[in-house]
Amino acid sequence: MLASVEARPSFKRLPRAVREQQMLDAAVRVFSRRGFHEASMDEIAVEAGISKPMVYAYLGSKDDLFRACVNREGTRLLESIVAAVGDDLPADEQLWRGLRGFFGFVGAHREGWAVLYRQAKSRQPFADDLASLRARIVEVVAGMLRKAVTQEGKTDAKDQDLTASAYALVGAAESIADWLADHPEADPDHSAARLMNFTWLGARQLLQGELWQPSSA
Amino acid sequence: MLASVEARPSFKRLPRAVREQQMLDAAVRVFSRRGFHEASMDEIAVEAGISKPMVYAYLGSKDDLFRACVNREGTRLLESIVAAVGDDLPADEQLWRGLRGFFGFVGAHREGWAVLYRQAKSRQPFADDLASLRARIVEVVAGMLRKAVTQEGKTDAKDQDLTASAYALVGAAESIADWLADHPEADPDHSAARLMNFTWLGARQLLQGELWQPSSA
Amino acid sequence: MLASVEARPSFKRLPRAVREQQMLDAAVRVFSRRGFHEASMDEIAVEAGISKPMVYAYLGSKDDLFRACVNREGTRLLESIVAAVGDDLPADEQLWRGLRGFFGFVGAHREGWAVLYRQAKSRQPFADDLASLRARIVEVVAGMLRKAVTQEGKTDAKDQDLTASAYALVGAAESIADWLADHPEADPDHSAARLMNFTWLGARQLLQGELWQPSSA
Amino acid sequence: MLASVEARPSFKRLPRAVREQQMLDAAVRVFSRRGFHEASMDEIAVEAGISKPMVYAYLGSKDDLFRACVNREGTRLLESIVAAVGDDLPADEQLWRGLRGFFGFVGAHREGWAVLYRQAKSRQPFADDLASLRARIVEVVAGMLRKAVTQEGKTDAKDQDLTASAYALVGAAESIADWLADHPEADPDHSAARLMNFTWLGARQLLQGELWQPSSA
DNA sequence: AATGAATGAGGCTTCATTCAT
DNA sequence: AATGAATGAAGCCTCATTCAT
Repeated sequence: MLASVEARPSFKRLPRAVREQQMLDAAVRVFSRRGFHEASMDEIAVEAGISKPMVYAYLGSKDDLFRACVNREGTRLLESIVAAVGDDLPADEQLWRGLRGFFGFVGAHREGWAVLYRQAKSRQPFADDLASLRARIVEVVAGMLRKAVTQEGKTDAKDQDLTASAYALVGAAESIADWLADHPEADPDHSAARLMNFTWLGARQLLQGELWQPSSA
Repeated sequence: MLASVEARPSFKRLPRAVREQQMLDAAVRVFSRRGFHEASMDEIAVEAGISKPMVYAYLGSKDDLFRACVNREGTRLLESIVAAVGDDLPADEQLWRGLRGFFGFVGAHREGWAVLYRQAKSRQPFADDLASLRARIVEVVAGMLRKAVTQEGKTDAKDQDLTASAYALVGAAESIADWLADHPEADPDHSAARLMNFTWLGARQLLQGELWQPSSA
Repeated sequence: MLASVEARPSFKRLPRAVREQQMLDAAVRVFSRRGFHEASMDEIAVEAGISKPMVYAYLGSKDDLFRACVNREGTRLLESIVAAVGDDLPADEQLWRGLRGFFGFVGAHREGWAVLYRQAKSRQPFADDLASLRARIVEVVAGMLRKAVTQEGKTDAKDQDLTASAYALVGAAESIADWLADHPEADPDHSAARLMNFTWLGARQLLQGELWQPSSA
Repeated sequence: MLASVEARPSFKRLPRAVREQQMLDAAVRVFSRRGFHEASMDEIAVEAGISKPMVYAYLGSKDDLFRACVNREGTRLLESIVAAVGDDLPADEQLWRGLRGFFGFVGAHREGWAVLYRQAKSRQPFADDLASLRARIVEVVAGMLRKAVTQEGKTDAKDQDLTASAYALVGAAESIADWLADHPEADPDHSAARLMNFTWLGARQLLQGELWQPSSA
């Protein structure tokens, strides 16, 4: 039966789509393990159980391949978050679920995502792909914050402030995710809870108009 | 007079100490511009206006050179923060000054520090140097938080919680610094103020025992 | 026919085994001509009519390559001697044939072996390979001497003396081979005869118990 | 007193002749330790306790320096042998003393000579210096053999045979010296005695017209 | 007399990428 | 559809040698 054929790691004559996924799986592993530059096309081909020319035939150059990895993983992450957030829940609940979704995904793809993410940030051609992913996530978060503000009755919050807050939150989350990726024993939910607390309370105060003021200059 | 001879921008036969700084300056620029692996020793030598063998003679291998960059910049950053914090001020004032010092430094060394920092995080041999720098910063921050707690009259805050909070704060700051390094038009002080607000209020609530609780499992 | 296509000296897309031998041939020539350190991988690649990366792909580093040369030539030499010696002949006849085999081989591979041999002696990692080859040759020679002693009726020759004599003989042969390799006009058989005479008579006397004694301290 | 000044390792303002000897001492050590190519002028300068430009000023290029080493050591060796041989002694006694002189010198300069000798043999420009040294030694040995023949009453020995025998003897001696240089625990006199026995008896037979003849073609 | 500063040249090695089968 | 064979280009590093003081 086909099912069993797909289940065992058959390396011959697979349809293109399947082969491509195998290659991407292998590429993600190798890029994560070594970093972009240290990863060699040779190693990726071996890891995929396929010859190098096939990799070039299917996925193109090393840059193309890496971008494909970033995009596939990025899409999965975004979907993971969106699915977790849900539609009709209170803002804090949504934020909480979103954070859990995010950290859960990173926790489950430690070796995959976080390292891959780190790579992409520093290499120019990929930074753009990443930036657009990030922008979409920020948008989602900003939406939640706007909803929260509305719930609290505040209506004059400036959009720019909301976006800035969302940006800070996402940045903090990424920073913690980075750390999470390096600490296999850490619990993603715990990270989510900590950030939730740390952020939510602060954000609420902030959105309620309370501000810390420097006493000097 | 000799003085004038020394004064004109002579590029030949400089004493070792001077050349080393020139090289480090050049290396920081190139590493920032290209990233560790994409940076070539050739380009660094050209940027420093000197031949490659001199770089090897004075600073050693590419790894050695990079580590020297990380250490020099890291030391400067730390000193920058410590100097800003001051000794006998209220905790919030100290935190505020520390953040301003931090973001001010990053803002002034945009191309230098943040990118260099990004590089070091991912390359194993340097990650250690970076981790120790970070640990020292976290310690400074935790000290401020402890002081804050004492001022607020709370005495039962667990040290572990303080460290965790400090860690999160530093992570958030780094994340924002990353963003700052990529946005030349952004104002460091503004970043400092935002994080100060965002964090201080939240931290205060947190330290006062208030916790956000998920309404569902 | 395909056969004719394969027969013409095509220099492209040869199977690995063939290319490896071509490379080894070239490497032996270049190492012989220049010595280990003065030989460049570039020159070897050119001599082999192939690009450098292929050399690395098939034979590894310069050290690996050199060791492969030493081993291939060493094996050939040993086989050459063993084949010449034969099994059931009087000891002197065997020694004679062995020497002819040895010098014949060296004479036929002048540029190859002897210089290569000189190189290997001085470079640490290869000296071991060489020492083991030499040990096997010494063993063969010692076996012949033992047989000779038995034929002469002497039964009390100490094994250690036999080995020492074999060592000296091999050393002398190597020394003459060295000279032979530098003198293209010299006749290998003549060298064999000279050493045979020089040694055999001396060895016989020695093994019969006759000793030269210094008349003074 | 000058004596004491010269005795302690003073590194300043020494007369040129002394400096040159210091440099040669250092160079011999380093060349022996590393081999010609692996020896760096830097290491030699450091070993000599002097700056590199001084080495170039006094002894010229690396090749010049190496040749100076070979010549100094070669001259010393030759003088050592000639002095040992003496003038009016029986031929066998002279040979014995010559061998003792040779192996004694090598034994006392293990690290110096033998390795240096090995180096010189393989590097073209120096091989000539070495060949001329060798020719002089061979001549000395041939002289002894001629004397021996005369003493034995044989007058028809061909000069070419004498030279050939002398060559073989010298070659064997060098071979053993090589081995000696690598075995610090070996006794030079023992080597001399072994070669003396092995050779003298054989040579005597040979010179008396006795020849080993192959029984087959 | 002596040296710290400086460099041109060259060697080993690796890799992304393509060709011919 | 698939791959073994092949290479141009580039990078790190070292060293003999010289210059300017």
